[in-house]
Amino acid sequence: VRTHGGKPALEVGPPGTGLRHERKLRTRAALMRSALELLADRSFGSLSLREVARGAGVVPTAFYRHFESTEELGLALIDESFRTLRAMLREARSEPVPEHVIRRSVEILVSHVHEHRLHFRFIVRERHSGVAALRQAIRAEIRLFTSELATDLRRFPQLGDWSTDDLQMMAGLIVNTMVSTAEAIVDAPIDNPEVEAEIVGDAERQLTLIAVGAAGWRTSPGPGNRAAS
Amino acid sequence: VRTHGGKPALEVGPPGTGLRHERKLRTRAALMRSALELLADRSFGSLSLREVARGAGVVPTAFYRHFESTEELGLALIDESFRTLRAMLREARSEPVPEHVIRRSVEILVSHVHEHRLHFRFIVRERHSGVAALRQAIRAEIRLFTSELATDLRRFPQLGDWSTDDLQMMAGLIVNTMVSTAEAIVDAPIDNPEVEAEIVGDAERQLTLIAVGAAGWRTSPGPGNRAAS
DNA sequence: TGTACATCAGTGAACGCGCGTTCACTGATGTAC
DNA sequence: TGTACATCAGTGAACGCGCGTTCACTGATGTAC
Repeated sequence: VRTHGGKPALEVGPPGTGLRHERKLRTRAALMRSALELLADRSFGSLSLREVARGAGVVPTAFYRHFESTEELGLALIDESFRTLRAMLREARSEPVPEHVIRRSVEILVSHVHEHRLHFRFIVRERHSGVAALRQAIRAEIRLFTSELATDLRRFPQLGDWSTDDLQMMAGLIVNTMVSTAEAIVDAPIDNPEVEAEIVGDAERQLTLIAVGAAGWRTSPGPGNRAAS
Repeated sequence: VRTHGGKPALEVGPPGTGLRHERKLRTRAALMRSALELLADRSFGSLSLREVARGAGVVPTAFYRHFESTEELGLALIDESFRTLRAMLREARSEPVPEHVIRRSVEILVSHVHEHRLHFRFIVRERHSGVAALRQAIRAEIRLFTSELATDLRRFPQLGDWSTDDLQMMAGLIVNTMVSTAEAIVDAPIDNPEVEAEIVGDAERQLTLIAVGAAGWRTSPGPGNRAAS
């Protein structure tokens, strides 16, 4: 390599521009899309590199230009999926009318599941299944959501004086309910408004039941036995 | 075949006895055990017939003497697992002291998860993952549990006048919470009493919160808006 | 701007391997008499 | 009880196939001057 004195030799275009790089990104996206579509009715552990490449219209060895292994692709899919989920939560959080918070939250969940069905299906599938690295990544993200929700809950006047522990417990219950709802919608037959309306109705009433429980917490179950009757 | 007049020709031992049949059952059990152990850290979709046979100490072709396919073995595993679960529920139901019903139910769940960890892991893994036939079989069983729980709930004096719909909704919330608890225990590191105590404590408090909500249902949230505030 | 060289995304042949499934078989167990 | 035959759980060889991974390559794009 010849260097020319102090010349910084930085005529180089910033990485991330240029025709070649742009095409590479497009192929990478095609690989991820291909995997996501194959995962619609299979688990990640049964996915093969060759299938994914085939689905992306690329030769198997080209896969290695983008990912070191299928596991790395799986982690990239988790990142992508949770970017979607975080956008969803931001939207849910911006809703300022407390009386509608339950109805609105479920509505937002449902519309996001519809818009990103493959992402949700992937997450739901891999949450307990197969590859340990994916499972742990997903669990960490969901735990993060739960903590954020606990923080949000504290802003409700009724819950202002709750212990952090109790808020985490309640947030866990809400997240479980939301996750189960998402699972139900993802597993439900596509475009069946009746089944879906029932799922949505159940979710809303379950969350309402939880809210009612929260209102009565510490006072209703009687003194001294608020942790497990 | 020579038949001898009206002679019933039934010196045949009843099927299910005899040395040969008994050995066959033992091999079948070994195949199921082998599969269950392999599934401890993998999903069913990635299981191979040859692995299962190897684990059972038998040649691959012997597999076909017992199951037509790995899917059939999967369904047999689901049957076996839910036989365990039903025994658990029967035990939980026989507990006659209503004040302890939550603590006792969680205790029973935890001890059964410990005793049948592989069964629970298998069910949790396959509930959303991979093979459609297994997924549907598991979903049907869980739906059955929910309905049975709804029936049981009606016996509580406070819930006697609830609509079937509301009881189903509440049962769904309880089952979700129990399933999430089982998932958490199955995923938790083995023999870590602190982590487990936290999971158990959360579950008990979540169920208590639900019970408190049920006590305030219809009355607490105010007239006319009990379905989703 | 034009030329010579470097980079690198995608190619295609080749490999050894474990897979599911078929088939004819073996020999212990079961049954008929 | 003893003998001859039937059953059938488990065997072992063989097949064609898709897999992950290696390697040397090609040719369009990018860079230096």
